[in-house]
Amino acid sequence: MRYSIDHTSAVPLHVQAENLLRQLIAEEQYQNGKNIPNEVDLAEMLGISRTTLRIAINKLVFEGLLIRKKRAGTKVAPGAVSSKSNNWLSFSQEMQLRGIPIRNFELHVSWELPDKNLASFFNISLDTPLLKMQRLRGRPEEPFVLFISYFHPRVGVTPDDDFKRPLYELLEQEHGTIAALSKEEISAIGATELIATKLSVQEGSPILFRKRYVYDQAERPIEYNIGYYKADSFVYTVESTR
Amino acid sequence: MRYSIDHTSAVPLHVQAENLLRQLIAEEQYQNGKNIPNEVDLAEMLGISRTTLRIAINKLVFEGLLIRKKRAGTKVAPGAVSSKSNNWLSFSQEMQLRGIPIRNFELHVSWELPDKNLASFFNISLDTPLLKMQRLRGRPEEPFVLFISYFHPRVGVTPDDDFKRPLYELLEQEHGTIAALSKEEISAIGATELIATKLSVQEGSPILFRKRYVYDQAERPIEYNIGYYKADSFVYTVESTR
DNA sequence: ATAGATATTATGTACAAACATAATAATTTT
DNA sequence: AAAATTATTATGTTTGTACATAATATCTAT
Repeated sequence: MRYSIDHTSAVPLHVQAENLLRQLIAEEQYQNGKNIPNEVDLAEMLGISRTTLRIAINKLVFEGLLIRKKRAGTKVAPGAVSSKSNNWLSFSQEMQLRGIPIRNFELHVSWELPDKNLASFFNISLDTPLLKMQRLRGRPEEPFVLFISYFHPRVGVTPDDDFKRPLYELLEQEHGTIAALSKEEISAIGATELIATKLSVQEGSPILFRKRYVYDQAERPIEYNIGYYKADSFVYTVESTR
Repeated sequence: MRYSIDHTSAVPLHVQAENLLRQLIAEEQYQNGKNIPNEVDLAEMLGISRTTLRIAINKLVFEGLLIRKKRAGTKVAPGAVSSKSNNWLSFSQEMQLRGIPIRNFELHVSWELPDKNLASFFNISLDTPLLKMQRLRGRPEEPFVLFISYFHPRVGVTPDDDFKRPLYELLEQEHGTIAALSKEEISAIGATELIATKLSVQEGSPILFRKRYVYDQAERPIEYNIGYYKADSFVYTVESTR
């Protein structure tokens, strides 16, 4: 067995088991509908009791990552993209494009003073400058999305950062800030003049509008991000289990 | 004790305990930060083992309704409005209205033959009639949403069902079908003529469009539901943790 | 009085052991 | 060959038991 449990560790056995199961879930063989080992065997393999193992499995079932069926066994839920590290973006329900090759262009980074809403969200004064990043995504002849991001000064991003890298990777690796919680609001609006120009559409035409509030593990605000998506170009997908 | 457990019932003890706890949670005294009885006492009061009780408590802790703290005891999470029937909807990220009183009107229920997409989703033949339910939500002078639902024949809903009841409660209590998984797609579109008429807006004006695919625990399709939301009336919120 | 030691309390972790039950597989009977 | 019966398998339920641990309360010695 590649996976094993450390009985001398301070980490509870059921937590260790949970982590191992998350690794299992990420394995290709189990993504394809194959049952994970049965409880009795797995408990024995890991050297823990079935009761303890079940605590771990229960949690993942609650999370919707595993599906149990009497006699049939336990398997990974279809669409459970687990993988603890990648979780965030797929879980954060990133917009999905219809197979069109996209890239970023027209990247603008600058310092800007917050308005009242921003200052309130970031809990800073109105004279504290924030880093603002604005970019268009799509193809130059056919832009799809306009993104605008603001970062809390605490994060420490500057115009010198390489914003061509995946954003949450940049925050994590260069600034040690881990995005742990996000709240999003999605609505439809008519394109304003500015947006119409940027996205090359008619004023008033339908736009999918998304706000995203991002927090770190301590629930401190780290980013405010808004996106304007050209209608019909993007679909937002959400999957939820009871 | 007002609450008690039926040891002869086919309903598992931990499920009964879970339900009792949900009632407890709804009680005013516990909404105000008072600890619920401790595990050992409560288990004895209910006549079940502490282990079994913990299965129930665990689930509610996972749902965020209860908060446990060593030595301090277990109390109801602030803002936990429990109520089992509401659970699913809040979990499924139902659209949120801006504090406007709404009701359903113009309810239409009929049998209809599926198109290719519907037949494929439900995995039925093109000549199997499906129950179609269509309704407007909002105020008669100001409709906000147009919903259209199709149900798999297996579910057993008929035009005689009381569609004024919460839908997932109806499915669960009257037809024993539990909605366990939903996939949603959200996009922005311009209002078609039909939608423009129904929602009293101009043709082409921005509409938030949502498709929802609902499955039972065995991942069998049970409902296909689409919604057209008038722009600016609705915001779709999503919260996700890493 | 106050710092420090000690007891208490309620949750946290973990095990072993049974029996129940649903879904399937294997076998027997018609 | 089809239908009915039986066995098997893996999860589902439940109990009893024991010790660990964190937070608080109580007592004790300075």
